[in-house]
Amino acid sequence: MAVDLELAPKRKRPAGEPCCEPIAYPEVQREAAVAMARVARALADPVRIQLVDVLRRHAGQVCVCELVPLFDLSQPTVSHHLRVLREAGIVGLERRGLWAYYYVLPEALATLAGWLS
Amino acid sequence: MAVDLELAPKRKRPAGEPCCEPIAYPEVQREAAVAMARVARALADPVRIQLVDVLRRHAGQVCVCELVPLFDLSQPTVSHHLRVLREAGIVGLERRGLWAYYYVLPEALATLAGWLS
DNA sequence: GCTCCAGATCGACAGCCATCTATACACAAA
DNA sequence: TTTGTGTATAGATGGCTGTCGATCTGGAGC
Repeated sequence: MAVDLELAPKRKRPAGEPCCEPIAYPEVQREAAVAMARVARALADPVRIQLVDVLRRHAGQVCVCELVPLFDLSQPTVSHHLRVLREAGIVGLERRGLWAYYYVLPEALATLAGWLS
Repeated sequence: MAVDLELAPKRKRPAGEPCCEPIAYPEVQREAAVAMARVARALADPVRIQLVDVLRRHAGQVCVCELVPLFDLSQPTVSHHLRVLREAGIVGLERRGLWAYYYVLPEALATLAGWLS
C-alpha cells in the first residue's frame, strides 16, 4: 500500500453530457478505511476465521496446545496466524507458566461489523 | 492456502496434567470459513473499503468515471479493485452504452457481518 | 546447575497482490 | 468508416504472505 489515499482527484468527469450525478466523497476517510482494511486482512484466511471462531465459542481462554491439533498445520504456522490476529487487535494473549492462553478482543470485530451493517 | 483444512488432529494434548479443558472443534466448517475469508480478503484494502462505502452511500448505481477521480490511482488500478469486489460477490455491474455502473450486493457483506456479531 | 517442554522467532521459498504503462475492446458520433 | 471515449485486460515488477524446518526462549522440576 504505497499509495497516498488522500482523496485527491486527478481526472475530471467526462465532458459533454454527464453519465450520472456527481457523487460525494467517501465518508469513511483514510484512517478509518486503513483500520478496517487491517482487520479485514487479518480475517482474510480460513485458518484465522476458524481460530477466531473457536476462541469466541470458548468465551474464556484457550491454550495454544489445544488450538494446534485442530489444524493440519505445523505449530509455527498456527503461531504465525495467532500473531497476525494479535497484531490486528483481534485477540489477546496471557501467559501462565508454560502455557499461553488466547482470547478474543471483541472491539475490533465490532467496529468492522458495525460498518458492514 | 495449499492446506487441507479438514480438521485433522495431528498432535495430541500434552501428557501429564492438562493445561485446560478440551475444546470443541470450530463450528464454522471449512467451506464457510473459506467463503468468509474470501469476502474479508476482498475488503482487505483501504481503497476497496472506500469504494464499497461510496457505492453504499449512493444506493443506486455509480459510474466508474465518478469513482476514478476519488482516488490518487490510475484508472486500470481502480478497475482492478472493482473486479476484485465483483469476483467476491460484493458488487455488481451493469453496462449502459459507454458507461459501467456499479452497485453493492448486500448479501455477501451481510453474511460476514452476521458471523462477526 | 541441567533437562524438558510449550511456544515464539528465524530464514528460506513459492505463490499471490497492488500498482503501473501499454494496449485492446466496445460503443458513439461524425 | 474513421475517429474518439469509457472501461477492461495484458504484462511487468516489487513487495507481501503462508508455509515449513530449525532454532531460540523462558519457565518447571529435578
